[in-house]
Amino acid sequence: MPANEQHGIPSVWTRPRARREQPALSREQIVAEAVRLLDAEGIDALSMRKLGTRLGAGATSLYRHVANKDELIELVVDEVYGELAEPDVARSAHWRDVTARRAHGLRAMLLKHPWIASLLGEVGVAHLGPNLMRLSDRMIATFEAAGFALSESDHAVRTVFAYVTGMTTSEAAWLTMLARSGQTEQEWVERLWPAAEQAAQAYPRLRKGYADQRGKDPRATRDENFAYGLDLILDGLEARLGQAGPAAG
Amino acid sequence: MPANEQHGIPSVWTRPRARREQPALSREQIVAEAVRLLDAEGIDALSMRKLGTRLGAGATSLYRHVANKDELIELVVDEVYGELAEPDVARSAHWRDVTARRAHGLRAMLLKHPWIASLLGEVGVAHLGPNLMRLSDRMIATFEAAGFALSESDHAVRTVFAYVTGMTTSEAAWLTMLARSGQTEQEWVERLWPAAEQAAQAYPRLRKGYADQRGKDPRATRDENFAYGLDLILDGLEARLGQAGPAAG
DNA sequence: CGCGCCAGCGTATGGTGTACGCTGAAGCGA
DNA sequence: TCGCTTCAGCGTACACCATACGCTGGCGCG
Repeated sequence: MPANEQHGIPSVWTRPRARREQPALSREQIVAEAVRLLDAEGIDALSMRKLGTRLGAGATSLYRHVANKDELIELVVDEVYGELAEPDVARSAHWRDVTARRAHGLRAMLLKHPWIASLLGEVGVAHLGPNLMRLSDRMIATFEAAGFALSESDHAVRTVFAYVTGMTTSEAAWLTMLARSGQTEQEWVERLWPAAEQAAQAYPRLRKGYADQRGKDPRATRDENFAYGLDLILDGLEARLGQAGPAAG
Repeated sequence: MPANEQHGIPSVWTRPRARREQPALSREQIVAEAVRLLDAEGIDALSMRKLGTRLGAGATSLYRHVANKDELIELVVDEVYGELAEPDVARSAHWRDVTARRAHGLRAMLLKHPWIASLLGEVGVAHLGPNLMRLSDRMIATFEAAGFALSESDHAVRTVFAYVTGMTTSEAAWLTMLARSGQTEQEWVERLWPAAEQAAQAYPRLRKGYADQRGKDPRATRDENFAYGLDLILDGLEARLGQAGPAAG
């Protein structure tokens, strides 16, 4: 390979191949691609090498924009929190409706990205991520407007959050396992049936519970389940509101 | 190194070193040691090599007793569920007290083994693990005895479980980060203060919340927090009990 | 006594996160 | 316009990971 420049030959080969045409690499781009990768292939597929390749870059190039993998994960988690839309206030501005819609939205988001089940335990409350902070603020605002004290609003937000993430993490883990196995929810339940019945042998209550669920649509059961606990919490909050401050909205 | 046997020299060296004096390896032993390792060094330190070494065995020997690392994790999770003691019925047999004590016990266990925060998202409800099944059964029994229908008892158990795991996962993640940093909760809060205030700049409610918490003992705050949400849920349940079936003790 | 079984081992493979030092283009002051 | 600094991205290297596979040698049973 001669140094073509010295010969002055004007050709594609001599020109120093204009800088990467795609505007290089940016933190936003990396995070967005990571989310796509996670959605497509799940948590185990997220490696710096694979992510780099997808971005047309080497693995270690990513480290210019992200301190390490853990930091990338923090960013990814906050990124998906950013997807949450504000509830449509026109539909109803009652604190209870607004909170319920937010909870359902959060659940839907978590189930859309089931891999975060595995990440929430490492990141906790996604420390100080801007999107999560915005969401917290909005939720607190809703409670304060309804008449809760600030400190109680804070408690309320944490409770709702804990419930939604706890319930949904478990759902997401279940769905992830299903996805890995390539079976439908219904198929899996049928296949697991003998084992489950065996395992529950000593516990008639559990066995009956399984049996009652047998015919039903598993997805509907999960929805119903989630709604039950959420209602419970909202009922509890409503009761507190009645007994303390002057209720609003 | 000559093959001593050929010379018939009777010595410690010729004798084929009596089988491993420790009774070899068993699934129970492996799981127990894994829990110790996790408690001592955290989730990142759990590798088959390290675990094998601690047991005086090679890494791959473990695979005789455990299909793969994921299976080991399922076993480990169920193992710690097994630590939960039944609440002392003598103290009070009221369903609400019993449930509250179970919830606090579960939280204490999860905080004692903060690494499970990272595992719950992968295992979901620790499918069919015997210890978890026993616990579920007991909890359902408590609700049924109190007058809830079976299906509602099931919902109630799931709700309490989701709340406790959700809230505690977040606490555990926080504590794990603290442990990694080697600082106390108080120190960390102080050091993080400017960043937190900065991040909350646009959200006066959050800023005020932080400020209100500033002087308090963080641990006490977490306890209080947990208790609030739990009470909320129990209130909700109590209300349902009143409006439906005939309430029992 | 002899044989089959099987727990545990050694080795090997293909992955991982990330430290380090190089290259070459871009931007900027003279 | 030149020349220097800065810095994005790369290639290589290291230590470690889970785990497949085939061997070995001791134990228990016939």
